[in-house]
Amino acid sequence: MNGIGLLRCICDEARFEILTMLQDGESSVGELVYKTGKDQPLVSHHLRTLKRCGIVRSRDEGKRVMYSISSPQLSALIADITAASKKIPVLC
Amino acid sequence: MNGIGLLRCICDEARFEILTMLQDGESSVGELVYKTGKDQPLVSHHLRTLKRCGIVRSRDEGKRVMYSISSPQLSALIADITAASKKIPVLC
DNA sequence: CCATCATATAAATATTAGTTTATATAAATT
DNA sequence: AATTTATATAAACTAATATTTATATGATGG
Repeated sequence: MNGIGLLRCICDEARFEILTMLQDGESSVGELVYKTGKDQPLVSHHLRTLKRCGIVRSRDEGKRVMYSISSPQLSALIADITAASKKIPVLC
Repeated sequence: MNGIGLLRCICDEARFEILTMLQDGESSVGELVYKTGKDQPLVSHHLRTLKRCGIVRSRDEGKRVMYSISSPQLSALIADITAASKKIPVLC
């Protein structure tokens, strides 16, 4: 809605990790579960949260569901944030 | 630390509001209390959180304490996020 | 059609984080 | 020195959010 909503959704550690992985291209839930090492229901839950916000979209492929970042602008924003936070020394 | 810390600190509604106000220049606690309409201890608490993360800095001026955003890069990041989230249609 | 694999959903629980309330400190003004 | 003004801190409370556990759905292959 007013900008913070987007941030709030991105700023969770698990979701940010998922989004970083999706920056490399679309991915199935199973792949994300494997890469993150987190429980499958938890990953699915976070994906649902991201989807509800319109940050990711999904596409059925057989029994798999492929997720990807829903717009290049969002992809750019995530990249920006990652880059910025590497440059800026933060204590938290 | 790894980027999310910064985000997590920024993404709170009250803190984002404070940061947006500090984008216009440094401000005393009282002024922020007045502008936000929030309780003084709450504003102080959020300022402490922001300071702990290195996002804002403070300067004593008599009995006032003036707060400001600690670096132009952070200021730019906040502006970027604000601008981006206005362009990107989000549902949350 | 039964078993299996992939994903989703829901309820229960745990954790984190924000807010309020009360009080303390510290500078300035009388 | 006492009072007022500005800010900070700490404890108690509340609310939001993440995680776990258990189970359901739905597609595919035998």
